[in-house]
Formats: sequence, structure tokens, C-alpha cells
Amino acid sequence: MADVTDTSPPSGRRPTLRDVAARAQVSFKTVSRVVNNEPGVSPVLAARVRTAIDELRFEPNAGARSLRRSDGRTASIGLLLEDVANPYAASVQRAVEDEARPRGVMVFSGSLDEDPTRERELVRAFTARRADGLLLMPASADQGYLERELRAGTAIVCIDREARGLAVDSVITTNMAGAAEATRHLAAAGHRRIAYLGDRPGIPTAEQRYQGYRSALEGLGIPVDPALVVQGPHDVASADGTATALLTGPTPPTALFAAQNLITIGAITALRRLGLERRVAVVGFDDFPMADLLAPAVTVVAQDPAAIGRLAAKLLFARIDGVAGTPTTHVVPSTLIRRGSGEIPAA
Amino acid sequence: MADVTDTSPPSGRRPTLRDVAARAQVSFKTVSRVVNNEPGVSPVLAARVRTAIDELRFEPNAGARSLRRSDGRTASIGLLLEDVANPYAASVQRAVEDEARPRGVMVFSGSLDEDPTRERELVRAFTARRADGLLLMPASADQGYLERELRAGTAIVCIDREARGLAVDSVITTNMAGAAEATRHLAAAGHRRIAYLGDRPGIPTAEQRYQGYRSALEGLGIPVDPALVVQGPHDVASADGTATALLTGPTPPTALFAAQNLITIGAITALRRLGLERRVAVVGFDDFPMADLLAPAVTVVAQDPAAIGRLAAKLLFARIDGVAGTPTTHVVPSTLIRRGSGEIPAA
DNA sequence: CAGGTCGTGGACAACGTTGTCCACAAGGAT
DNA sequence: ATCCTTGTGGACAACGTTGTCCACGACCTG
Repeated sequence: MADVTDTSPPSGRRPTLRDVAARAQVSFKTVSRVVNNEPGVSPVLAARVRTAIDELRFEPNAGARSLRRSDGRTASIGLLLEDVANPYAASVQRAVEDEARPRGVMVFSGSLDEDPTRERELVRAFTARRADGLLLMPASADQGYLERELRAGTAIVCIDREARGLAVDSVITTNMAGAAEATRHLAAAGHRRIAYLGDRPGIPTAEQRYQGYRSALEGLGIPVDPALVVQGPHDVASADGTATALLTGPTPPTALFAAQNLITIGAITALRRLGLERRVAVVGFDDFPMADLLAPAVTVVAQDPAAIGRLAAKLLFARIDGVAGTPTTHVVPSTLIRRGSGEIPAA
Repeated sequence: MADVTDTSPPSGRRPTLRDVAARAQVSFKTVSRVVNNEPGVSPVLAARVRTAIDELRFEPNAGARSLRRSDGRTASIGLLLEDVANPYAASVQRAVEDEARPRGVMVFSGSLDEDPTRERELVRAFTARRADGLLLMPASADQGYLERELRAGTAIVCIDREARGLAVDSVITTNMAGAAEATRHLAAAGHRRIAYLGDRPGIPTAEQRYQGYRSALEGLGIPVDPALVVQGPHDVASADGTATALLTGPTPPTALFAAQNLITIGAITALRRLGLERRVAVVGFDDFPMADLLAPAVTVVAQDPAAIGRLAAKLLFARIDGVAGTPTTHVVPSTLIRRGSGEIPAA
């Protein structure tokens, strides 16, 4: 970028059907037939056309193609995630890609950062490019604005959270059941003072996990202590802060349920600093890398992001292929993985 | 997907320039002028057109647009990574996205899995969609086949590894210097038997890191012991295996230099199992999540994937904007982060 | 008041492709 | 020998947009 001289504009046009036709001495429509494997071209001509295609390294223009085609398909989909750099989202993305690859479908991706405005912008950008379908991890409170896209033929499937105000398929995990299981698991180790550390209530998954926590306590006859419930932290630093405050407060918990992976990491950081990592039990929702190598290793309710991504992609492609039927919410089960931190007994 | 009834085909065409024109009672060319902010439309008409656009929620067809436009731009780029689920790649992707967003450019991404065939397939898929540029983490031994794309006007920048057989900008890290620094750091703690655990030699970064290891040892007058050099493992499991073999062998090392993040994790897993994590020193190349929460915390030579992604994207957009100048390799420095595992002294 | 300029808006072609239709030659059936 | 089918290949329009050009009326100048 330093030495800007701009001598030669990038020349060299890409070959078109006409260039191939000229070289193979046929009409350009014949080339189109060969490219699309349509019948009605003699083997001799087809071979001539094919060598011309190879020699020129002709590649049909996808834009022109989808413009003219009757179905208008672009063989591309949009993937809207909370943050592509988050390991959960990255696993989902990889699974979606693996599902799209054999179909020749390319994946556009973008990060929403829990920003509703950003969700709308990215949807616009993807629909302007006429993506055949959208895989969405909703950031806004209502997806009703997507109704029009749905009617215009864009398939939509939601991931991780159900769509609201829009009838589409969703793929989510067992948030409530998983959170309840985690809570009961801590209670089974003798804990009565189990804290809840979770995302802000506006996020549906956070809401469901909180409900799971509450219902488990109620089922056990343990009252929910508001002083042990923190809803709000979203990243490692803030979770660390609130966990520290909780643990150094007047009536600290003996166990923590951390309702999201970054919050789990923040809580563990706090426990370490306070030297409590072997005395206070922890169960996290969402597995995370290295959880098994920490000391103590971290007990988690693991989601299966690869399965979620795969299933969501399959549902999307089915819709793109014209499969009808009422939209359904599909639930991928979570699994409790005992590693040590969740089995620390109450003092 | 269970109940396939396919009652209503998704109807509802998307509005076009003509639909907007009809509603605003102007010619469709006038609408085009408004959409593209061209001069020559009276404010009254422009306002009428704009309300029609809003009412119909008109969105110009990106495909048709780039087809007709003189520059042929699609406002999209392709990002070809080793594996989108790898944390290093995920950080790069996020940085690229952040750089592309304000320009209104969308990002296609795909995983190569070190497969040269896959590299070619994805390049084809992206160029068929007429991506304006390609950001590539090379998987194949030679990128000469991209010469034609370059001439056809597709900008290309390589990430993590320099392109071979192709004159393009590259953004890489200080592989050799970083590896040498890691090696010297271990030697400074008194180690003489420092093992090298790295990727297979075909990968340029692995090659450079190995050279850094060798040159550091030579500079210190320590002979390179072939029995302490392992080149090959690429994932956690195989690294665990080779590290275990090395550590339980006849003349085990007292320190390990792990030349890649997955290999570092495998080595640490092995040390844990053998109960050696506080006796054998480890320095890894590439930072990884949780490295600071392990016990002992892991000393690493950290790359800066966000900076690499940002710079690569900036270079790519500069090329897309027509900036000429000879292609350059840009080097983003790595940093040694002392956390404990690398400061364990020799027995 | 004639002539030129300017602001405004529309007609038309083109981008590269696919879908529809038709022309032409070869072959079989009547 | 004539008709019809079949196989083969091309002409043409259309997808939704942008670029070029021109027509029209209003305004200013001489």
C-alpha cells in the first residue's frame, strides 16, 4: 500500500459462452447446452466444445445464470451467527459448511454481536444477493420482518434460539432440561446454596436455562434465593467480576451453575484468584475447549453444536428443495459430562 | 421433514425496478438513478420514488447489478481457511469480517483441511461467483494456477503462508524468529535436551519454525539431536501419542517446543497423564484459549491473528481498489508470553 | 425574438446466461 | 414418392440492472 503507482489496470476479460463458441465453431447456445448437460448435441460437437471450455478455462458466470434461470437459485446461503470467533458458532459453521459442500452451495457468514440492527443489515445484504436460504441465530426480539422474505421464496431456519413472530423451523438444545439436570447434579452432591450466573433475561436461551434452574430447585424443595441469582454478564470479564462479588459477599454460595461458556470461564477465573477452585463446585452450560485439562476439570452440560448445525442445514436444504409441512422446533439433547468440578461435595 | 405435503409453492415475486417505477409513475430508469444517487432527478420525483421503494421494500438484485456494471464488482470476497472451526482461523475470519463490513462487502468462507484439491474446488466456486478478491491460506504446494484469476482482475492475498509460484501480497508471522526465541527461552532456563514437536515439513510455516529451532540451537552451541525431533503430528491425538513416546523413551527431553497449538495441547495432555507437567518445560507456538488457566499456565509464542486478518483484508481491498505496486510479504511479529510452563528449570 | 445551454426524464442497447421456438436434414412408414 | 417423425443446431427474447444517447421544455444571452 506504500508505493502507489497504479501502472497497469488488471486486464484480461473472463471468457464467456461466446468466446467458447467462437473457438469451437458452434453457436453459443450449443455451448450452453453442453455446459448444462442438455440433450440434443452430437457427441462430436460436444467433445469439441468441451476441449474449448478446458482450453479457455471457461467458468459460467453464476450471477448471469441465476438471473436467467427459472428457479432463480444462486446456490448460496447466508449464515448469521452471534460471533464467528466463538467456538460454539465456529463448530456450527463448520457443520453447515460440511453439509453445503456436497450440494455445491457456498456459505456467506456474518457476526451479529447480539445487535438487532446488525441482524437486519445482514439479512438485507444476504437477500440483496439472493441467497437461497438463511440460517439465523436470532439477535432481535422479533423476526416478523422476515415474513416477506419467506414469501419471496427465501428459506429460513433458526439456530440456538426459536424465531419469534415468524413460523419457521428452529433447532435448539434442551436448555431447560439441561439446566435442571445441572442444578440437580449439584444438589445431589449436598449443595443447598447454588448460585445462578447467566446471561441477561432478554435472551431466550438464558431465560430457559434460568427456568430450568428454578424448577429444579423447586422440585427439590430448595427456595430460590434472589441473592444467589445474577443475570446480566455476557463476557469473561464481567462474569469474573460478578462471581467475585458473589463469592466474597456475606453469604457466599457453595456451588455455581454458570449458564454459558464465557460465564463459566469467568467464574473459574474468579475461583482461581480466590483459591476456591477445589472448594466451590461448578457446572457450566456449554462445553468449551480445554475444559478437561483444567484442574479440577470442569463438569459441563454439553451441547452438540456440530449436530445442531448439521440438522439446521439439512432442514434448510429440504425447504429450499420445496419440502412443505408445518414448521417445527427440533431439539438436540444436551449431555452432562462429569469431570470433577461439579462433583465437589458441600462442606 | 416428516410430513411432506407440499401444498403451497412459495409465491410472491420480489419487486424490481419496474414495479417501483409503476408505483411511482416514472420510467424505470429514473428509479435506477435514484437508487444509485445519480444527479438529474428533481427532488419531488426522487421523493416519490423513494417512498415507493420503501413501500415495496425494493432491494436491487445484486447479481443483475454486477452483471451490468462496468467494473463488474460483486462486493463479495472469498476467504479460504484451513478450518473455520480452528480458533486461529476463527479469529482471522472475524477480523476480515470487521474490515469488510464498513465497505458493504460480504464474505464467503470455506475450509480447506490441507487438501490441495479442495483448494482448487473452492477457488473455482468463488471465481464462478465472481468474488472481487480471494484471501487464501494456501493448502497446495503451488499457487501458479491462480495467475489467470489474477489477470482476470481477481485480487488475491495469502494469509499465514506465502504463496508459491504466484506474485501476490502475503501476510505471515515471524515463524523463524518466534521459534528461535522460544528455543532460546527454554535454553535460558538451563535446558539442553529440548525436543521439537511439529507439523509435517511440507507445510511452510512448520518448515520455518523448525529452522528457527535449529538455528537457535546452533547459535547456542547445542547439537540438534535427531531423536528429539518429531515432524508429522497434526492433531491433538497424534501429538499426544508422539509426545508420550518421546517422554517415555530411553533419553527423554527436559523441555518441549511444540510448534503449533493443537500439538501443544496434545503435548500437555501427555505430560499430564505422565504426571510430568511440573517437571518438563513447554513452550508452544500459537496462543490458545485457556492457556492461562491451566496449571501450570502455558508459555507461548503468540501470533496476532486479528492483526493478520485485518492487514490481509486491508491489502486485499487496496488491490481491489486498483492500487498497484510490487507484491510484498508483510510480517506481523509474534510475542513470547511467559506464563509458567516455559520457565520450569532443568533438573 | 432567435439561438444556445441546461435540467429533466425516457428510449434503447448491453451484460452473460437460459428458455422457447423454429429450420433443416436424415430416416422410416404409408 | 410423399408425409411425418426424429435428431440436431441456431435465432430470438428475456432475466434486472446500468450506460449512452437523445428529446423536450425552460431559461438565459445577444
